[in-house]
Amino acid sequence: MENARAKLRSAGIRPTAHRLAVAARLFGDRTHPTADRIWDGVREDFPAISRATVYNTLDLFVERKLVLRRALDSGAAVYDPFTEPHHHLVDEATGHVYDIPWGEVRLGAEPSLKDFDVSEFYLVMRGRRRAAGPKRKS
Amino acid sequence: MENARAKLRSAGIRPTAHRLAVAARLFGDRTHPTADRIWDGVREDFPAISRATVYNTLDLFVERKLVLRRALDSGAAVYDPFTEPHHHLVDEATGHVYDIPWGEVRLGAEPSLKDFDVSEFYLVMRGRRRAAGPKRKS
DNA sequence: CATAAAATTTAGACAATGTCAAGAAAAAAA
DNA sequence: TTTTTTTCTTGACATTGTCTAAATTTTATG
Repeated sequence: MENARAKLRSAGIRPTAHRLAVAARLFGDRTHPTADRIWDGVREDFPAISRATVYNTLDLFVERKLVLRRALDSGAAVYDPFTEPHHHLVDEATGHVYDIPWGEVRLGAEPSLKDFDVSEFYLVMRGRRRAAGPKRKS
Repeated sequence: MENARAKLRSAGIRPTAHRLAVAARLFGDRTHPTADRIWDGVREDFPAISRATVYNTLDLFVERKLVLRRALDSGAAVYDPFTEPHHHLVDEATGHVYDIPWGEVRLGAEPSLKDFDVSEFYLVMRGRRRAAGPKRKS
């Protein structure tokens, strides 16, 4: 993915080979991988890359908002290259995490609290796939 | 606390001394403690209680819906004895977790998804304590 | 270019969190 | 009581994440 290089640069990140390898693995991966899973993937191309480098790189990507990091009860945090605001649903049967587009849930209004300025919010849902009906692309 | 015993029994949990000790620590603690923090607390009364027992007991309490378990990006899962549906807000400055009563956020409707039966949902918000009084129209 | 400075990467130790299995102890049932 | 079931413990292990100091690479400077 050659525009990974452009993405990194426009985020002010120097596109080193390792960072590009992490980006290539993560951008476009909508399976909500954990950090160690990403590490496993990157090592197929860069067998010598260290765990710390992958963790550092992911932290950097999150800080620069190239990916989202979410903790969804599954033990390890997961990374999501889909950075538009969206919700998540955890399948109670399989543990699979689904992205739920923002528009698919009708929220009456943005949360407005008396004592806090809310900078970000999202729904975490738990549920089960409906028996019948059309299949959702995973 | 003597009604902890009743709570356990009505949940079908035999009220052993260890379980009562965990319950005494956790019920009424609205600070969102982690499992290890609860373990630390319980050991003040039962210095010999093992870590596994506390983890097992917490899992049991969660399964029987006596407490909620939430992962809020902070590394460790936290436990919340307030089991009515409610949201959470993480203070970006301090990491402190606040309970946000359900009624304090107006949601237009329950999330209704085409492909899933949603059994549970809640908001995770991130924000900062407001400096002065309320500024926004509700 | 040569050298210095800065940024990146590494290894590996360490910490924190969570899980598991096998046996001991306690409680309940027979 | 004896037997059976449940609970609890120990301690090892796995997973997840952080950190530091040194090595390497890249960039900046003379």
